[in-house]
Amino acid sequence: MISIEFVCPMEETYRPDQIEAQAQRYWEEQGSFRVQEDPDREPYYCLSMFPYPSGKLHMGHVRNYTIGDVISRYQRMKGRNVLQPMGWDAFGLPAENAAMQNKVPPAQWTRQNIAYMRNQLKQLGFGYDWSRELATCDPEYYRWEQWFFIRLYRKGLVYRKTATVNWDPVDQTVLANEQVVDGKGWRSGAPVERREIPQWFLKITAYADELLESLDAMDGWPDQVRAMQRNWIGRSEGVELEFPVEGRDETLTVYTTRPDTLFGVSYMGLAPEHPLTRELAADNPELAAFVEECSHAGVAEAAMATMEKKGMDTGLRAIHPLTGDPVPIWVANFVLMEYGSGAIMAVPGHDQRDWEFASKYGLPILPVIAPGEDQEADVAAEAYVEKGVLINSGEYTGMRSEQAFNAIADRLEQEGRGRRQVNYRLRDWGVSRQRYWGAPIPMINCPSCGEVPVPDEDLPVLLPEDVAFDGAGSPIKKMPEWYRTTCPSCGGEAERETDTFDTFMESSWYFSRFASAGNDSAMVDDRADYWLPVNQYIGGIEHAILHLLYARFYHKAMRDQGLVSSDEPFHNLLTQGMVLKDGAKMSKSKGNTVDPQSLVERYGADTVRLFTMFAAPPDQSLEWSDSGVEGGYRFLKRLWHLVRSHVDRGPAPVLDAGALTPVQKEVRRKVHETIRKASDDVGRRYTFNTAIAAVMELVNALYKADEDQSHQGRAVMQEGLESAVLILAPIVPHITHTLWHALGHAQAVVDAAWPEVDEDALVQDSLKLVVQVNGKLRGHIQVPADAAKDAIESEALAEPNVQRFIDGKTVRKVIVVPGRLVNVVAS
RNA sequence: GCCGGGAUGGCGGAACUGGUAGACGCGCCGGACUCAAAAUCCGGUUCUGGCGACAGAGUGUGGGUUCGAGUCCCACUCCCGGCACCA
Repeated sequence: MISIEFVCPMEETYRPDQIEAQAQRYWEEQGSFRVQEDPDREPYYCLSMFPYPSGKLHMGHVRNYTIGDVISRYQRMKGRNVLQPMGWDAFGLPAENAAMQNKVPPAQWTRQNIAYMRNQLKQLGFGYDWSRELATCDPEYYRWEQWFFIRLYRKGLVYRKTATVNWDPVDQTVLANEQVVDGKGWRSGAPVERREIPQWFLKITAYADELLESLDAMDGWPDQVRAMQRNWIGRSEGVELEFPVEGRDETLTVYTTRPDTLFGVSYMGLAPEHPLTRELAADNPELAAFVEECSHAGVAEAAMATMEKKGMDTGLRAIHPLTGDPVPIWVANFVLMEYGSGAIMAVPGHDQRDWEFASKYGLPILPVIAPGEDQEADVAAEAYVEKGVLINSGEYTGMRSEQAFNAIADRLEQEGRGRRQVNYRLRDWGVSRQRYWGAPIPMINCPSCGEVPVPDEDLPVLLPEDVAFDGAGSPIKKMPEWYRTTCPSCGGEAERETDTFDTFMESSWYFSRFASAGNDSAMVDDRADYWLPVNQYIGGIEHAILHLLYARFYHKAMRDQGLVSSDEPFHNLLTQGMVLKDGAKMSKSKGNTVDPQSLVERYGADTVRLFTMFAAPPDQSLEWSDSGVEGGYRFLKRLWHLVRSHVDRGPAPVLDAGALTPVQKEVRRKVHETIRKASDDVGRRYTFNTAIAAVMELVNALYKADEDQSHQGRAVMQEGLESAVLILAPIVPHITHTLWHALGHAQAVVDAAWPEVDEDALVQDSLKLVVQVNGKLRGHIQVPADAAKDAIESEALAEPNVQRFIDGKTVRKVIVVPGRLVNVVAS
């Protein structure tokens, strides 16, 4: 039923600048997006990954936030109490770089950027609850992070150990991996060195099992992301065993997932930083030189994995735990000190990396696994890495790998020389950064008491913001007035930790803080449990592992502290693809960026939103196209003119579905087909591009129906236009705000309900079926919707073109797929 | 190197559960309107052959399963994301 409440005159031309300002003013004045916890309403928490305030929005942001806004506005139309917050991931390296370049303190630069970008977000019409806005560089935010770190410390989930960093010997500073270019410091150009320094770690590995197991039930996440996280955690079952070192009172502990290949060990590998390596290098200049050479490699895993494998024989030998044979001990540059024990047993016959190393240095390659019984093991060209049947393995020869795994593990355990062990590839989370622009780590180093947490009443440990920044090290490391303090425990002289937190710390819990906005006496409160877990989280695929894994861990740690009650923070995850221009990721260095600001000024926010939603489904990469934007603008103008020509003729009559002509019925069927498709595309599939395409088809059909000025023709038009406007409302909220009023509604479209499908409008009396002969399309037939299979078959066989192709052949089979096609198999 | 993903007309993409390949948009071609142009509207547009009805080929490459494969399986090529201090 259509009821006309009032008629709102429309401008002749579509003027986005005017109507967008109007709609935004309306939302602001009405407080449309300010939400409150209401136990009687179903909450929906829609969250887009908050941005780093780099200066101005880029297209990746626009895409991300449009997706989030479309989902939020759709859920609101479906009656949910929607929270969509926004804030700023405000600490990080770029502010320090900008500070050096422009001589502006990082805090000032960051806050200017936030002000500018907030305004841009408002111009794009995103429906955020700005009353919950936060910036992670605000002490009111990071004080709770410091507070929580101390809780974790007291629980034994924080510890200190040395870890490797990139050291720039000229700038005398630690470099991020990003700042190492071809093994050299980006500013100084000096070859980077590996250096070991003490750092703080969070014991994420204590949650490894839970982080892994929960993934199975997280069906709101893409399989792709879950697979990446599973591999990252890398649970493996293996054996830890000891190799005594010949002539020394010490053993090398190694971990292997393949104890069945133990008889194939032909050498041992030691990390260059291994204590035994260091000891030997002390009086072996050649080895010392090799270790020194290794210290110039980067610390990134990719660099480690692609570098040339090199090694050096130490001259020492280990004793094989089963055969008693001596095995040479080598130092190898690809053995990582930070992973496992820093030593490996090498089985070149059955591990490709060991094989390459052995081939290079002429070490024996012993086959000990054959693919099957009575089969040869060929390890001449490459390692055989599959499981199989043991050969050349003493009493274990002839066993299957699985059987041998257990037999050998049992024996090592009985003899006390090894034990079964579950291992993880996941390493503990190093949270120390030797940088200025981050949250200070709230610890104090006392010469007599050691490490002492800052007492709660002294939080936050404030980061001084008025600093001169020259890039050669963090300013707070040179401010004794800041780091000199007294020990909370003994009252003696002590020093503050001058390292700051990894910025992943801030982004690991901001979503909980949005739900408890403004609380100055607690990190989070009851409101968090009303909103959490986040119903829909949206962000770039590049965050698939680190950010999302850290946030999951942090959330579980907060749960165990009694702060939240959910096990996982993000129920559904949408990972959006990149925005490309000319096939490459947009970047300043490539000079292929598109500035959203100038596009908004030229076409309006709706056009920019429409194009980014139309050009590709959210999880695929999006190729930018200026003429595609133009096309989006053209469509909005087309919609505007159709609505205008309709409303100019006055209010539409009431629809009487029983009184329609066949043509009107067909138009109305299109209207409800569109509602059905768009509801599925927007509500379930998140393929906004196909929903928009469906509305474009509808608008094209309505243009053709515009000649029909009969009463029922106009009533169908009214229904069609209202449906198009409602479906588009989440995507282009400004133009639909105006059009909805123009179509006679007093209520704003932002508060309207999503349209419903009228099933009766979808009914068809006859269907068009495809007819194939041997799988090739040969014709079409029109059959009654309730036609029997036999009738369809004979109709299909009678089709003239089908006759041509089965002439002289025998029909072997006729396959009828109801409602779709008929395939005649003839030969 | 390891892990994950992708490849469809001139371009972005559609085809959701194995059932009409190319929806929708861009671009291009033609027409209408106009003194003219822009804007707008209407029509055409995978390639090859044919006036046409139609026919043949066709979804990165090579094989396979099936009545039927863009979709499933095997092997490969190229491109993209992540690899723990970019965020």
